Amino acid sequence: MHQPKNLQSAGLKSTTPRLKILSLFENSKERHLSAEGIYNILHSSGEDVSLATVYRVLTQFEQAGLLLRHHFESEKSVFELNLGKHHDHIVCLQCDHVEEFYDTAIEARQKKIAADHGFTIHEHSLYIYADCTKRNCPNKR
Amino acid sequence: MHQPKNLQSAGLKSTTPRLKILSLFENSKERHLSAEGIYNILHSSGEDVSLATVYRVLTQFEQAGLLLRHHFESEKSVFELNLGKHHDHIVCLQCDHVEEFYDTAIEARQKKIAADHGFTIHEHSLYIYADCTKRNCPNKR
DNA sequence: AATGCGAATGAGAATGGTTATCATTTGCGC
DNA sequence: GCGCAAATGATAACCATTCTCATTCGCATT
Ligand SMILES: [Mn+2]
Ligand SMILES: [Mn+2]
Ligand SMILES: [Zn+2]
Ligand SMILES: [Zn+2]
Repeated sequence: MHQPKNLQSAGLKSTTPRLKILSLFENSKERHLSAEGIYNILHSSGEDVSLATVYRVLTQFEQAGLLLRHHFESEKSVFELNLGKHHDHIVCLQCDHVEEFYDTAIEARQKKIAADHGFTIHEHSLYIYADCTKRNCPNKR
Repeated sequence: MHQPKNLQSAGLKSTTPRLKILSLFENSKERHLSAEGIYNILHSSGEDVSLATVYRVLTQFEQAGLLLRHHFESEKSVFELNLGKHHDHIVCLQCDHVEEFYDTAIEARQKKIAADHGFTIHEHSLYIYADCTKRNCPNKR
């Protein structure tokens, strides 16, 4: 089961703001971006898209299955391209570094726990908050 | 390692709003409560505490280790008494029913994953979103 | 029990992320 | 190129939460 690669196949007409935002996700080295982050990146490269449109497009892309939305500990939503491979996240509390992981044991335990409680899982969110080891991370001080 | 049972031992002078809110958590059948929920419960029993104070007290209690704060899928924070036993949550997407669980396998895998990535875990949040089986849950139709 | 003072509270303004409104512009089938 | 529904931009509104500041309260000391 694959995601549509273009806007039309997602039922969205291809407009300038949508194309800019989609290509930003496809080309940025940061996989995980907030609305404000996208807005700032676009403006600093001279591409003016209104903040309202950034929010609208992100929501549309999420509904179309192009993007996934995350709620990390910060109060702003963070988005990433939906490549169809589920994974969870380790988020550095000092810098904004995010690492992805997938653990079959955890996934299996979750299924079993929900079943044992008589629940039908829709989705889950697992965020590990930690200190990372990046050279330039402020937790290195 | 135990939590303080009273306000003084948490370094908080015992005021009327604080005592009301603490006893609400100790006596309510709902373990997981939002600021607005607390405000409403207090007001419907004639106990008037301003919403600003509810928010202030919740934050103070959290900092004192008396309460834990959660960010479920809804945009408002949810609090529960900190009884010192870590657990994760299954949240029904239809009603607000919450079940708690603790799984040693998941906890162990998380530690290992963080270590493998060179991170030092501070905390984690694992929320399973699902449909529950309560008789009166709207997902029953 | 009255006093005094710093901490706590209440009322409402302010904030920050996000959504809604509405006039104007744009994509795109004809 | 036309026409119109859909998309956008500017800005107001929203909503949970925090802040401001004048008033009140807890509590230690007379
Ligand atoms: Mn990711
Ligand atoms: Mn709980
Ligand atoms: Zn870091
Ligand atoms: Zn339910």
